Amino acid sequence: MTKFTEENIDTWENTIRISIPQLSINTVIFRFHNMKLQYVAMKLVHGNLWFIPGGYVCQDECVAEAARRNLFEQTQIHDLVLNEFGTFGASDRRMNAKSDGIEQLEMPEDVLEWITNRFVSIAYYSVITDTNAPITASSLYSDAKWLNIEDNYPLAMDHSMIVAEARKALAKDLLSKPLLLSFMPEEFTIPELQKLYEAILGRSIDRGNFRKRMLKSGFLIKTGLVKGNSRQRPPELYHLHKDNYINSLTEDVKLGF
Amino acid sequence: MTKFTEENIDTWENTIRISIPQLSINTVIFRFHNMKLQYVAMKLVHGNLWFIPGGYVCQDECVAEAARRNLFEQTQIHDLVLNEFGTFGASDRRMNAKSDGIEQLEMPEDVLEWITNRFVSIAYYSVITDTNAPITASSLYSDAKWLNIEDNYPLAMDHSMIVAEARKALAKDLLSKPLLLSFMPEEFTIPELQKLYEAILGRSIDRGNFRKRMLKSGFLIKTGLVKGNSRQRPPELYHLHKDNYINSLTEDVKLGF
DNA sequence: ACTTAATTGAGTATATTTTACTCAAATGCT
DNA sequence: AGCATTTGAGTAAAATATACTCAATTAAGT
Repeated sequence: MTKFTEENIDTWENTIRISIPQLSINTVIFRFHNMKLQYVAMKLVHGNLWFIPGGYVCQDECVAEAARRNLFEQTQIHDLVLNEFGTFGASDRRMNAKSDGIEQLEMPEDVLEWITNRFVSIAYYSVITDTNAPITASSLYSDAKWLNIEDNYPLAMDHSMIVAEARKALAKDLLSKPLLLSFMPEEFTIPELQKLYEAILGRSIDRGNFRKRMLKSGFLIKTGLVKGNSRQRPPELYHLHKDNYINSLTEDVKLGF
Repeated sequence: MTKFTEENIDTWENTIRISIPQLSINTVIFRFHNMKLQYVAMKLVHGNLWFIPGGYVCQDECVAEAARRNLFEQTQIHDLVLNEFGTFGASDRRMNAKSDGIEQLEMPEDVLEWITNRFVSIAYYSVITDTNAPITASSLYSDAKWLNIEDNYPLAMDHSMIVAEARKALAKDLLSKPLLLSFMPEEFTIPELQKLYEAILGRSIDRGNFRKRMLKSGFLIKTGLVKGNSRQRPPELYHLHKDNYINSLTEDVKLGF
């Protein structure tokens, strides 16, 4: 959506009427693609900075619902992992009408004032399986893109911090939340799985020990097939045993006694 | 503060003028007292339910600052651990004028309407050392009390859930945040320390292994004194070696490879 | 058909940590 | 002095983590 039609204006007038003011949602949408951890970002039509998806909370809607609705609008997917990981509430946390390129959208004064106010944002992360399914940009924005998390794109506002915190939350949740169900495709290899862990943790892992640990945990089932793609020994394909995987997750941190 | 004087009204009129609407802070204030984990709660003058401390965020104030200000008003202590652990945003999350006993406070209509609106609350927990320092109740409320977390007091709104989540957050943060600096007095014994861990984790710990682990971590320094209070072998007193303790904390979760 | 480069699958040996115990030491009370 | 109770110290076995080695498998090159 790049131009403000009358319909858009009506939609926005309606949004600011039914939403809680000064409170927003932001969601870091992750996927694992080509051995890289990626997240969704988009640009304002006239802007240079990247924004992660966001939205507002309706008066009659709980915050988690709002996050889910927002996520559905962008992915068309219903059943997604959605985890809250923090609040971003700096006193000067607002969109900049000039530098962010909002001014040039020529929106009505009341809408402009509403959306450029100071906002406290509740941050979620979400994980989707690597597919070709298109990601829809939020209104205001041009097309959404997948950015590699290791590349440092210029993000707007505090969105760099939000993405960094989301990655930390991913790492913390790796043993307690069923992230693999969303991250991995139906069939995958252990080396691919290791690359995901390494991308999330930001460090390398011993190959043999990783394999041993994963196989011992009991949620990897051999398909009997191999992934023949290169001139090396082809890795074996596995799929997740969902129940065993869920059961292997643990709420409590290891304390050592 | 139990009656609405003119000064109170002015204060409240001012609060709703300068604060972000529909956004609140709640803080679970913990201490370890008589071998029990306790938290601060207070009652409305005409109410039967307990409330944990809360407050609002000024327009020109970041959320963390607001939590800190709010906490200072109640404890008169500046340098406190303050950790955000979640957002509570149910769509029907509001004070009930009748059952919570707000109506009987006879506050101005606009103030009543403001504070009984739907609020999204950002939750923090905080830890203070066990002392005799008085806790001041927020305005609206009568005196603040320390409640044992294991006793199930009737809490207002979703405050039971907030307290439960705070305790989970405590457990998660036990190895990564310097909670002992706030929880423990200058001198303490290892059995006392174990009781704190058990209260936070909600399970018992093997005595010998706990002692071994704590001593090996290197942040417990013998004072040479013992705590002679009963007809058993008196436990030795220790104090925290702050640097060693801070260094022993770790950001990353144990993954096993 | 054999060699080579690259990577996977499997395994081993050692060090470290966790877990489940035992037992002597210290205290106040009888 | 004997008793009940809890602390301090330690040990042995089990489980886990860490650092490796080496054969197996594939496609490309010769």
